[in-house]
Amino acid sequence: MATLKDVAKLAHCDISTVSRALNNSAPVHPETRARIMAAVKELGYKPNLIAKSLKMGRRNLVAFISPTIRLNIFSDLSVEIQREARKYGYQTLIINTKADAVVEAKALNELRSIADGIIIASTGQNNRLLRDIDGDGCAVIQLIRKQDENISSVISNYYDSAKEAARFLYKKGCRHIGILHGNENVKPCAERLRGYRKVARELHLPEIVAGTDGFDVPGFTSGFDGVKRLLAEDPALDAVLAETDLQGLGALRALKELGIACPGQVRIISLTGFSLGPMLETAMTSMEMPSPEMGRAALRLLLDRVEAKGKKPPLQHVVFNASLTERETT
Amino acid sequence: MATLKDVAKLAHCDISTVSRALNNSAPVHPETRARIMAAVKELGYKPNLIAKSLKMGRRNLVAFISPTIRLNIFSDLSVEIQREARKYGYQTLIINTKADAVVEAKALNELRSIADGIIIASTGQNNRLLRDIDGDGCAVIQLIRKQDENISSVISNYYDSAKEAARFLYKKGCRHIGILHGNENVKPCAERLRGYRKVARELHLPEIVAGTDGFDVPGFTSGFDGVKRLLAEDPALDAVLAETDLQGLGALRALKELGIACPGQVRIISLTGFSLGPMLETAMTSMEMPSPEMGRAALRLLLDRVEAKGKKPPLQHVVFNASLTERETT
DNA sequence: TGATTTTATGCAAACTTTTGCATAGAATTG
DNA sequence: CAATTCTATGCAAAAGTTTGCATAAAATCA
Repeated sequence: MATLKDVAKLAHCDISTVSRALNNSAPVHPETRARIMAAVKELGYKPNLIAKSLKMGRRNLVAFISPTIRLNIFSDLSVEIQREARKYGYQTLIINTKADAVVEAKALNELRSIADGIIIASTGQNNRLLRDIDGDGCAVIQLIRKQDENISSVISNYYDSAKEAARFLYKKGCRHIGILHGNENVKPCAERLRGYRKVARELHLPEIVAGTDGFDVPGFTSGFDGVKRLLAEDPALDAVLAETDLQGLGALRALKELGIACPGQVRIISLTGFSLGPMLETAMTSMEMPSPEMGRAALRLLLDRVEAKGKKPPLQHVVFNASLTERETT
Repeated sequence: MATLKDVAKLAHCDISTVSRALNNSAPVHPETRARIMAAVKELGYKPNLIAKSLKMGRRNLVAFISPTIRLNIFSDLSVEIQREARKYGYQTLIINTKADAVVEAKALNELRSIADGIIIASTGQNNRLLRDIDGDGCAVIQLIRKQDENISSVISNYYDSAKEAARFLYKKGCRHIGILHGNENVKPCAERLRGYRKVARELHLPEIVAGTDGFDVPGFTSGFDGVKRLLAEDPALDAVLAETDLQGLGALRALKELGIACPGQVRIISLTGFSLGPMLETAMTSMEMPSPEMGRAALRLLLDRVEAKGKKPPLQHVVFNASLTERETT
């Protein structure tokens, strides 16, 4: 790879002049500029972004850390974050931790010195490290999961969403509504369960809960197995709240195999809709959060912090409302 | 962020000694080492990987460029590549181009100076640039799509896969087999069409082809619309070859809405199976390529080249065989 | 014990940029 | 026309590492 030095030599001038010519950071004689450009072309010079980063203290790189990327809203979000980041001239490192706190910590420690900022849907088990990093030159924003109050976040109203979904099912006539519950340590899950319980108490409904621990991220299998446990607990089950479209799909398959009709006998709502839901054979009724806006919002918040080096902007917690989109599973 | 210098000062020694202590690159007195470690801990020193990269000329960063990441085999692949890369101490930049050659070119030009190597499922429109980069210190491996013979690749046997799938349908009794064809410039698509045509001629079947151009990557909509065009062309259609599970799903939905039974009236095979297929309500019969192995193979090939700086290993073209997994759509 | 090797450390260069300072000539001002 | 401003360029420092060379003390060898 050709360097500034090579270009300078070929163009008979100093490397500083070349740098200025290329960055337009100071006037440079048209003639010199022409010689420089010719040299650049001839040598195929491309600036070394690593060196630039080192000098500038800015790397034009952000990271998005999430537990998974496959068949999940995180995949939609990562696409959006990357697209938006690109607009502002940033590359995006998309990291999957498989919900493993150790992997997460390792990634964070590496990233803190190579990224300008990090957007994270965290396991909640590295809060201290996150605050540390956030206070130390590498901005951090929480997305989807607000696991720590001291770090800015962009989330949705999980508690209200769960309530809305449960009430919707009630209005449809369901009286035995079950919920597939994920990891208690993950805030959105906990909030949804809380919302569900609130409604159940208000409407005097039985609380039918199936934990789906042991799964990194609520997925197909957790829904497939979970719905069977719900049925075991209450054979009169007539509705299911799933964490995500994929978990809902798992439930759908299980019901089908058991010969239980959906929505005929059991209705399903996913509390986290993403691109998969509307495509399914039996399209999934979902609580849809505005994920593109949320991804963009998180990125903007992040860049605000990154680019306001020094005086860091105040903590911000942004909440987007999800809305129910009825499809075929209800 | 604390630097080597800070640590050195606190530990009363030279930065070179600190560097050696931390990297075990030369013997250092136990007492000194202890002082250094104490200082490191006290200051919370983390090495600046940017500076390290600059010095070492190695960045421990690879990139995977693909047209999409959402609901596609590329998502499975990226997960695998990232996992494997992490094992060897590399971060992975996952880039989506939306099948836009301009975005691709831009990404490539940025990446060439910040990544050690690039794995790409390319649009086929930047072959020259790819060869350029490959010859210039940043290794390139093609994955899934071998668009250029002069760059090493890891692919599957698309031609034979299509033939196998078509013959399978024939054995099932299908005589009006249609194919959803993608972009002619994308090698795997072209190969599959070739395979399909071969079989059609051999077995004296009508060739029913629906192009799905205008779609970045064959997706739900292309399948949804495409199957209608197939039906328009031959109302006796009794089987469909889809590019991917997602496209197959689109076809499935369209058929359902038209009141056409699958597999009863029309059977579907996806020629690119990924994690979605087996989860669908009507699980998709797919040609499954060993994507984890393929991802790993691509990464290994890449690192072979990266780490053998200087004498670059010979061109390699690896082909993995896909195998038919029958599920419910046939 | 004198010669040689090994251990432990420091100095300074190098990697590739950007940029503040300095300088010299050209252009502008009053 | 003298004083000032502007243009164009070079020098050298800086960013945070790693590493070859040099050196001195300690350990090993014969």
